[in-house]
Amino acid sequence: MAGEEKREVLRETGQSASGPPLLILTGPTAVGKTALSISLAKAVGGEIISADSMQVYKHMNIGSAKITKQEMQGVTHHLLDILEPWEDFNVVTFQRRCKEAIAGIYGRGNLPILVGGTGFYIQAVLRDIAFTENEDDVAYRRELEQFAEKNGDVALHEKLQQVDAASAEAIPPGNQKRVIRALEYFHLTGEPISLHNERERQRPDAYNACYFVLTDARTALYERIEKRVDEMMSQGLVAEVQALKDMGCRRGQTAMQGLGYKEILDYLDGIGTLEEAVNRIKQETRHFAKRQLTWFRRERDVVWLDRSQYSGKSREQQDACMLEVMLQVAREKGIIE
RNA sequence: GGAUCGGUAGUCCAGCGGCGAAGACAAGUGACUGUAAAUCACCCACGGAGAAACACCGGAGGUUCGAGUCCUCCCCGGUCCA
Repeated sequence: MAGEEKREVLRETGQSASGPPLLILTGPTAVGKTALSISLAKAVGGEIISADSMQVYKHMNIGSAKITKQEMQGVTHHLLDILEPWEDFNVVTFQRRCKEAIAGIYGRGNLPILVGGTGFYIQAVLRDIAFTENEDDVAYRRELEQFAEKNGDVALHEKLQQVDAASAEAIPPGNQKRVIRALEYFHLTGEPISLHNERERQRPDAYNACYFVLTDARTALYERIEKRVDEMMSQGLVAEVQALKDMGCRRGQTAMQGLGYKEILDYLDGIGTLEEAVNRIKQETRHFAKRQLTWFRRERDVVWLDRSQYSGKSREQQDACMLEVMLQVAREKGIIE
C-alpha cells in the first residue's frame, strides 16, 4: 500500500537517478533489519555499513543488539566496534567514516548498503549535509550550559532570540541542547544556523539511492521489543554493563546514553530495582521506536516494507517477499541488473 | 450479618457545593542539519463542535440558584468484627 504508492510517485516524477548507487535499509528497532540485510547483501553483492550510533562501540554487544560474526554469514560489515566506549561519536564523525567506507566498497566493485536505525546519520550521508568545519568550542558550550543553569532555559532562549530569531521561533526553550547548538553555531560562524539549515534542506540526494524502511504493525513491534529486552537480560546485559562500569564508563558519556545501558547503570548504582530498570528499558525502547517511525515518515522518497502485509507468513517468508520487492525497486533505479 | 473506607480517563491519583474535572504514567502525533538509543514539543474524561447549548465523576432518586462534592437507596470492591 504505502510502499506501492511511493514507487508510483518515483516512477512518475522520474526523480533524477543520478549519483553513485546506494542501498539503504532501515526501520525501528527490533523490526528485524539484520536478517533481511544479510539476504539483501548476498543477493546484490553488497557490503554493509552500520548506521547505528551505539554499535560503533566495542564491548557493547548485548544491549545494542549487535550482529554476531555468525549472523554476518561472511558479509563484510563496516563501522561496528570502531570505538572504545569512552570515546565521543557524532553525526559528523559518522558521515566522514561512512564516506570512507563507501569509497572502499566502490573500489572493490561492490555495492554499499547502509543498514541501521539512526535516521539522522542516514540523512547526513544520503544528502551529504555540509556540517561546519569548525571544531566545536567546548569552552563556549560549557559557558552556555552554565548560563542556562544559573538563569534558566528561557534566558538562554532569549540570547538566541537576539542573534537568530528564526531558530528561536523553531526551537522551544525547553530544548536546551538544540538552543545551545544554535548559539554555538552562530558563535563559530557568525551565521544563524536557521539559514544554514534552510540551505542544506534544499540539497538533493547525493546518491542514486533506494531508501527502504522496514516496518510492522505497532502491536507486533512492541511485542518484539519486549521479547528482545527479555532476551538481552538472559544473555547477560547486567554483566555487560558491569564490565563497562569496571572499565570506567560513566553516565554522561555518549555510549552510556544507549538504551539499556543507562538504565542498568542506574540499577548497579543502587537506583531502583532490576525489575524497574527492565520495565523502563522496554518502555523507552517503545518510545524510541515511535520516534524512529516519525523520522522515517518525514523522509522523502522512502519505500516502505510493511511486515503486517504478509501477516499469514513466517518471518522467513516475509523476508523473502520483501527481498523481491527491494530487488525490483533496485532494478528500476538501475542500481542492479 | 454488623462496622468502616472507597468507587473519578487504559492505569495511579487530586478534587472548600460553582468543574465543561488538577497532576502523573501509558497511548497517540510531531520536531530534529555536530551528544540523535540523545533532546524537545503537542495532544489526551462519551458524542458533536466555529462559538454557545446539551452530555460527563458506579446506578437511581433527592436537597440546592447550582452537586463529582451533601442526603437516601441500590450495585461493586477493600479492611475489620462476627
